[in-house]
Amino acid sequence: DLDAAKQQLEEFIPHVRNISDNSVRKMAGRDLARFKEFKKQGIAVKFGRFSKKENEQIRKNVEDFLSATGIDSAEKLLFTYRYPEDKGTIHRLKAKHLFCEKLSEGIPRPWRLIYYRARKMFDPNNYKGRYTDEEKEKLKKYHALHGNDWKKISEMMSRSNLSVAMKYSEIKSAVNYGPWSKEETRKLMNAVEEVIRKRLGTEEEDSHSLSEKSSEDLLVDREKLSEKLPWTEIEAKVGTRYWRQCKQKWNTVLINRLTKGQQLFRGTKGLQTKINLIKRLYEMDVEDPNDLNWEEFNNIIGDVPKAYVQGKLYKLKVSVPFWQKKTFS
DNA sequence: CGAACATCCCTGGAGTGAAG
DNA sequence: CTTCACTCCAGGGATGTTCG
Repeated sequence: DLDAAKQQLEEFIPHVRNISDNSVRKMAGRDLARFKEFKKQGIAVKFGRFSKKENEQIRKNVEDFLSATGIDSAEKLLFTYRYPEDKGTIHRLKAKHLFCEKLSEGIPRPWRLIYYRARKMFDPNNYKGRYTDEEKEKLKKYHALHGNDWKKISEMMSRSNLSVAMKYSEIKSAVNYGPWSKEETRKLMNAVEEVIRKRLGTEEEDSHSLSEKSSEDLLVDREKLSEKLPWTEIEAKVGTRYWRQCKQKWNTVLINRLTKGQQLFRGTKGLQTKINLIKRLYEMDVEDPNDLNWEEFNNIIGDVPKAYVQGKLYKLKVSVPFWQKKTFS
């Protein structure tokens, strides 16, 4: 019946064949019935970032559950282990009032993702802004003491465990900051070329020495230049920078190459570009910024990387007064 | 004021372990 | 074995800051 489950799920989760048997079993038990119910109502299973509407729905579901059970805070509900004295009671209430079902009500996504999202939203240790230098030192010290026990460290730092784990991976080894040297940039470009070659399965690396690699014998689709690159591998090859720095630098290199001399965002041409962006946005008629389909912005500015369009659109967005208080539509 | 750089948050995949 | 609760990782995207 694992195969039967896969077959039924495939309709809702097209990539289900790539998911491990364990996860499929879980989804079959927990989500299949929900997905079918949504389908009856003509609602498709959703992926990608949660929209404002969905976040509101989660808030409502949590509030409803709290008032139904009398549990007095979302933190107690979602981080039960922080309240050892109430643990037994809360677990019983969760089971009795069908926590899983209620939490995911009205949201056409796999249960696990809704649960995970809710925990982030209601974790008082989350969304705490930038780390101070003292915090970074503390984090290093705690990691030296407790290793990868992120749960423990997160309690000690009053930051979410995801946040501390991520921050640590960023600061664990000393990296350079500030402008990239010519040498670093060259290393980065070599690294990217290497991984793309490897991916394409070209055996040329054996026959060509590094120095005689020329760019004209490698033609790849534009998307392959910036998407799904193995950044941790590239980080290792560059050696002096963190992978996110590498990703960003690569994007600026790519943008400069692809827009060379076009002055896309200056002068009257710049104004026209902005107008085009706004027009396209208007035509797309999306309710939520998280529902934007970046592919549809292709060729609005010119033949530029996705990251360029994303950056420009962001700048436009924040140039609207009080943009944070306004709805997208 | 835009480009470059820094650093935050999010997604979706996989995995674990306890309890029944 | 199933269900519930929790965790980690790799990569993508958003937002803040600095500088020429």
